[in-house]
Amino acid sequence: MTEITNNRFEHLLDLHHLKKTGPRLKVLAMMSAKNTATSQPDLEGLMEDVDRVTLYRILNVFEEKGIIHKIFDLNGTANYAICTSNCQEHLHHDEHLHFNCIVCNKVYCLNDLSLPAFNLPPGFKADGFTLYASGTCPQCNRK
Amino acid sequence: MTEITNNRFEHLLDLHHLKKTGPRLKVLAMMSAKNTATSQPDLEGLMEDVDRVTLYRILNVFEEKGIIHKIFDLNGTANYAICTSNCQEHLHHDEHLHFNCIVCNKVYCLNDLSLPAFNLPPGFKADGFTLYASGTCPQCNRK
DNA sequence: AAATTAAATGCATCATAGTTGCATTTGTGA
DNA sequence: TCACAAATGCAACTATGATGCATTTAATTT
Repeated sequence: MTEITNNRFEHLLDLHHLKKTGPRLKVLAMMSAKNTATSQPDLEGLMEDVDRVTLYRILNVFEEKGIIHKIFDLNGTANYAICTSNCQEHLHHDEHLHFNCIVCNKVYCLNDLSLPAFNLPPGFKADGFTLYASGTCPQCNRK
Repeated sequence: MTEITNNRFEHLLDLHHLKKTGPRLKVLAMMSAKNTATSQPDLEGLMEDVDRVTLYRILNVFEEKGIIHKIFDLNGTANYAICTSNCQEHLHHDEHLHFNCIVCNKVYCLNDLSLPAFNLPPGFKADGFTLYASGTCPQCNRK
């Protein structure tokens, strides 16, 4: 099983002409193990053996290549999640809902919810949308 | 005219039981002079005579009191805009569209556009929404 | 299988954003 | 105008993020 997912990540790196290195595979493993986006501080804590700068650089190339996307939470902290589909280099399509829990601060990517249509004022040309919601998540509501 | 707007700001501070000080009135003047949100770095540059820490504290109380609201741009930089209406202490209603130009990086608050309705997955309880769009603004399109 | 090379990592260093504690100043109400 | 709370300024600190350069490592070639 670990082998299958590992192969999946290696394939992903191949696809984008990136070397299959330990730190990169580890980032992908960490992020895919969670059902929410991972904050930069969390990632940094999870990857103690990897240099801080290396982590930043990995996150940057992954974002450029369209492997992950970046979401800022209510505190302005960077969070990262693996793109589900149709993201290309320098062109992200994360037009779904990002839900930020005000209790546990987790960021959920609700990919199933596509955005409703709406019009922009004249003169504005948009090429990307994201809807943010804040409130309490299922886990925190239960208590 | 300057006197009228100055009175308006003083009234605003009175309303929220905040002392009418120079730095606070200056922040309000700076922000209201623009039709876009103002970034923290810009504000810092505009208020050279005011201490950096004081600026942070002013922005924080203003946000708590519902006088301004904070928007993060595509780079995760904090931007601030004066709330148009119905914002109360600790309860912001900035449920409008924030447009971030990818050329000039300006953040526009398009207050006239209210959000279309949509449903959340079961378990999620939302109390705030914001729609972000990125693209090119009227000014940058003209060129 | 060993050598080569470009890419990736690690380290030192720097810049900016934001916070906290404390002394000093200033606005406001008595 | 006096007194006091509130606000500002200053020093110091933490965290995030970027850059330059030396070293290591993955992939390619022989």
